[in-house]
Amino acid sequence: MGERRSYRRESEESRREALVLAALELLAEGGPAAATVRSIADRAGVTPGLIRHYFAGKDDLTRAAYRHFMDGMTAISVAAMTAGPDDARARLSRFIVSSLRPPVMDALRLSLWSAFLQLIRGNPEMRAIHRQTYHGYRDVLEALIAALDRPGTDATRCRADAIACNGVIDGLWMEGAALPEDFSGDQLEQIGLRAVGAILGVELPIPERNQP
Amino acid sequence: MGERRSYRRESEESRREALVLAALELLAEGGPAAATVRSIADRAGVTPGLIRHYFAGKDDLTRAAYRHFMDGMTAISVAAMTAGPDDARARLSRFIVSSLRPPVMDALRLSLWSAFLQLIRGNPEMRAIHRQTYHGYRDVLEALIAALDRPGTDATRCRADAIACNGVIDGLWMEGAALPEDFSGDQLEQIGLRAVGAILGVELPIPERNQP
DNA sequence: ACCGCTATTATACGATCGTATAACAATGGG
DNA sequence: CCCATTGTTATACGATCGTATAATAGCGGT
Repeated sequence: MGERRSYRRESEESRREALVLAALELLAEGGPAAATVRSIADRAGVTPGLIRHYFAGKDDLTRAAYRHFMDGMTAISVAAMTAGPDDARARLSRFIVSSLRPPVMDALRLSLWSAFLQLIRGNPEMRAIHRQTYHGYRDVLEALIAALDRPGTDATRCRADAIACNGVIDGLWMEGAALPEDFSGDQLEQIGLRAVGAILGVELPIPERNQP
Repeated sequence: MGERRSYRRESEESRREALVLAALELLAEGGPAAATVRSIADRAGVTPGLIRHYFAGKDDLTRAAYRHFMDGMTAISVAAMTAGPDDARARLSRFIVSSLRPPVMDALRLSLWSAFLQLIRGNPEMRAIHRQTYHGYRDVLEALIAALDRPGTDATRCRADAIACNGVIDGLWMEGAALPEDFSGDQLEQIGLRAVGAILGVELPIPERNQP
């Protein structure tokens, strides 16, 4: 009696992306409790069964969503670093600043990030993804630091400096995203630039805003 | 046929505390998914029905648990700063280092903290508590920085430095808690001390370990 | 134009969730 | 010593979760 709903066949790629994006939206909005297979499928415009056609299970979809999210974060900063004059200090400045302003420094992103953070405990695969993306981001930072060509600094020192600078950026990102109204305009960007500059012993230029 | 299990009547206070502690443990260990009414009651040594005898519902218990957790965190920070010789740099060092080693830098704590962080979205009361505790922590740090008596630094500069140092500490704490096996021994402590020292332009002494 | 393939839907199943309610028993007062 | 109180257990209920399986329909090949 009930009419079977019509549908269009689509590529595996687009379906997987739609499901991943739906999962990310729901996770950000309402946390893990809101991201059920039914709600995810509903938002993606499909029925729940399709999830298991493209993913081994809900955990598999969650992992894919986490990887997509983290890769997107670093991709934004890498893109910001790449676009612009090829000066070592300027590139580092752009990389830092892009992490301390929207769309990276965003309340929804923080909520999403914290939701995933809870999943890495006791889940070795999620933990591996976290480690990969963390090291990926830090390696970019370390390469930028090494490119500064500071006298008397070896590889070990560069690694330690990258860890410290990564800490500053992460911490400021977290605080700015959690309490946006507590910091004015580009305050956190400036603080971040000066802090990283102090740690590295260099003067970091303030990048021009390409989106005023 | 089934024997009814024996029990002892206990005070409301001890029961509530036992339930709150059980909820915190499970929440930290396995996230919200693991903190079910049944598992909480089981760990607290009671049966699930008793939860609704002392709390209006699971949400009520969860709120009580978070409140307890935040109170404990601030208590640890205050204690860590107070104990020790009354030297400005030494006090700052102890404050930093205590945040970058167990029991503060701990995977369970990070998991709990991220779970809490997620609740501040769209919840003004939780948001207010978060702001309160964040500013409380930062104000302590700012006071320690101001006590350094650095030449040529005004209040505005101290505020900015406190924000930056808070960022370093938070970021390193987060990374060390999330990936404990990626950092050896006191590596993060040393990095944290040098980073904060560089930002503030002072040399920070390495505190003696009181628990070898 | 038809047919096979499979993407997609529909339905069902067992587990577990939070909650409600009734039965029981430990404890203190008389 | 017994009774009333109520802390505590036991059981049940409806909802919803993730998953499994069968039925259907869109689409490309011929």
